[in-house]
Amino acid sequence: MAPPRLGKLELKVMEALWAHGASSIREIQERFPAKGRPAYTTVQTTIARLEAKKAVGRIKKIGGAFIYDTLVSRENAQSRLIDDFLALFGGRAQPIMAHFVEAGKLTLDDVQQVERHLRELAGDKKP
Amino acid sequence: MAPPRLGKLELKVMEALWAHGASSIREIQERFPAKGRPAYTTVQTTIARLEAKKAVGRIKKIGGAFIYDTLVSRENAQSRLIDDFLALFGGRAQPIMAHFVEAGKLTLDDVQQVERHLRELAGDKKP
DNA sequence: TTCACATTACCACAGACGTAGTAACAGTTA
DNA sequence: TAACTGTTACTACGTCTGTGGTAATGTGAA
Repeated sequence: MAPPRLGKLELKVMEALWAHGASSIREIQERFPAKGRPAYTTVQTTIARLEAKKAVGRIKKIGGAFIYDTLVSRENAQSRLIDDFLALFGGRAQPIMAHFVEAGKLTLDDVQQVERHLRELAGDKKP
Repeated sequence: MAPPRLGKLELKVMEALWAHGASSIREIQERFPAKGRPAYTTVQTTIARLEAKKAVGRIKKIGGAFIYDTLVSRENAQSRLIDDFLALFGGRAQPIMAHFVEAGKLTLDDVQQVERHLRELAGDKKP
């Protein structure tokens, strides 16, 4: 099953769960930086939507509160995000890389690391 | 002025203009692959919204029809797109690169090209 | 000049998301 | 047990975007 598409806030909520593990809504909400923190009920609604998308699930109940955890891995969720994005560029990653360089988002180190990564994968065929 | 945020269809319309130059709505519409081609009025609405965003403008009128052209460059529009996207990853490009490699979207050539690009930029300081 | 047709102008609607309020309910405590 | 507090459940609303219909209008042809 393809990982669901996630909105910006939805992603932040997922991030909170990936980073800290199963949590209650209150815990998730309080993890947002005080400035600009969404209302409790906003997080609640977001969780409900993530539930509908099978992105999170209720793990257990503590006191009156449900504890939620992610049902999709960060990797899978990000894949979906990246693939959707890539599609906007006709599936070509090169121009995106170029932009990153231009914008100073990639260092030479970063690129060399990617290159090593690439050689490893290629090398897997005949080691 | 920051380039406007563009939706998927909006981007495709822009693409049609970047690729073929100033065009009428009819021309833009007919450039979509027959299969899945949006209705004429859909393109019309999209153009109207792009106009509101100052992404395109009316260049002239031929017969009864307006001719539109882009007001932002492909580079600028794509920058906006990429920056927004990057923000979802906390501004770090490296994990995105890694995904591209993993998904086979980047060849060794691509990466080496980027690396050259990067060296050029760095070299500009003391050639 | 008149009429048909393309084009514009305007409107409507649905789905996704961010945002949040209110009501109902359950758990703890005095 | 009765009140208080936190949590859930439900509802609402605005914006953005994709989608397309209908009415009005302007242009060129007959």
